[in-house]
Amino acid sequence: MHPRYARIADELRAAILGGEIPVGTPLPSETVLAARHQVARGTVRQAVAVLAAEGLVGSRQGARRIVLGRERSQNFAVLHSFAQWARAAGHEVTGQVIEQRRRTADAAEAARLGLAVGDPVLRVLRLRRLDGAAALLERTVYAGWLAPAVERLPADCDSVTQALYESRGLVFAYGEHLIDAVAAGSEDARLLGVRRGGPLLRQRRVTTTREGRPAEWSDDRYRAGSVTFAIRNAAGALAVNPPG
Amino acid sequence: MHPRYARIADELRAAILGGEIPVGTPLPSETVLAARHQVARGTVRQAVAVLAAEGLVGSRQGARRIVLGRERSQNFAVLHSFAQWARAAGHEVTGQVIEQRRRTADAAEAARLGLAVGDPVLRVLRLRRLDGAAALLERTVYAGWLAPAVERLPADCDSVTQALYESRGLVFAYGEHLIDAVAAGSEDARLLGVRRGGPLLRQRRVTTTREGRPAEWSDDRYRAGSVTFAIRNAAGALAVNPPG
DNA sequence: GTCCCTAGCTTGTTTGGACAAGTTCTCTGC
DNA sequence: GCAGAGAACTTGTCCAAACAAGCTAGGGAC
Repeated sequence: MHPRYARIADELRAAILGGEIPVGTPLPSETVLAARHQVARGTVRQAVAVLAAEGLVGSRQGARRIVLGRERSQNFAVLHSFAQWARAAGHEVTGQVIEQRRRTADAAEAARLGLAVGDPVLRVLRLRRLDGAAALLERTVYAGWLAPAVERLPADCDSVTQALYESRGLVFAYGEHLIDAVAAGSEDARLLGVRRGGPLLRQRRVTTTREGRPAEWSDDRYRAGSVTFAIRNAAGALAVNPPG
Repeated sequence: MHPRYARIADELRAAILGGEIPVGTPLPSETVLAARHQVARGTVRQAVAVLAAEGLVGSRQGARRIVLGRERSQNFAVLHSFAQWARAAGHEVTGQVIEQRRRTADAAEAARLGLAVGDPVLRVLRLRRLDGAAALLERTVYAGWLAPAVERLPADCDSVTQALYESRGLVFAYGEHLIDAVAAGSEDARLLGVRRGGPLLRQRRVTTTREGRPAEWSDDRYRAGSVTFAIRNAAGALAVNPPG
């Protein structure tokens, strides 16, 4: 069973998304919500903190909380798994490994993955399609301890994240992401079907397990127009999601 | 005076950034920290929640918290003010208004700013330089009620956000940001000094006051290579900052 | 009618306690 | 030596209460 505050948050979120509490109007006060749900005020505060982190409501000391938006943020899942985001958004995702081989870590890879130079790693080049159209080129380096599990995956595996969770119970819990724009190189242009020198959205990321162990380092390039990152921030609390 | 939990968070952050608690090692337990700082456990939990939102530490029920990184996230300020971020990062920022005129809101602008079609707005085209080099082209639409304050600003105002805060006490508290890559149009190319069709990082944003009133809607285009967005996420809590 | 000021409301901070749920490590039995 | 059962520890959830700090509306003075 979900904890109490999560259920209260769900109920409030549904009310906001459903338009029962319109954008710009104040939420009921914490005291009122606490009485209505028969809980302590602290529990209500946990619930609204969730909504604030999603960017749905804002708050100022002394005044009632205000509804800021009507779009749900999927939080973080997005940045960890392209496939899981795309499916949730109703798109069809396919993937194809183009190249895969073991190597030893160079200085940059070792630093990113917390390894020593020369430690074994697995490099994978993967092309992903969104509704049939080439959308994303992933150049991923997996830490050596992950290599066997990744190599066992089929070449057309749609969701690596999900496959690793199911086969090894592995969860990519934390991540650091660098986002910028770059010109398409010749390989990028050929595989993504764009002009060389044209715009690509680049996301470089390091993903870490729940234990804090770096698992993968990746350079992902999205064809312009295929994906948009959405970030909502509410004075300290942030949420991320890519809308259609 | 900062609240108690903020001071504890500052102290822990300094210890992490200074390397006293190395990456990958566990934080002291909440009970230990509470005893050390002579506060209740709840206060310590608020402090570590701050660090978790910054992406510095992770947590799993039952196990001690783990230090994930050593880079500070500046949270949200970044997304609200280019000038304030750049100055904090040690860069010199200049700005120049290229075009500025009053208009009436079209359908798209009205929807973004919560206005009616035909309501007055102020459109501004602004070029910003980072250490002397053209870095960012801003196409901003201000809601009518903000127009007089914006028009009073000098054409070479470096930080609009700060100027509006000082002159009107206005704070841009909440924001929604869409980030993608686009090809430079002819005006983009000319003003930013890049090739037409070359890559630009685009950030479209709506900024809102503390009261939840939309204040500005902007299409910002960064020259590729001038800026990188950094996002760190820790299973639900997120932070954003653009590093050098 | 307008301006100011206060009373009441609302969120922010903190305490101290209790139990639940998950992890880690030790110690025992094989 | 190794695996499994616990014990001890750690984070997660929840409660009830109190005071601080900031906002808002209404009433009184002018």
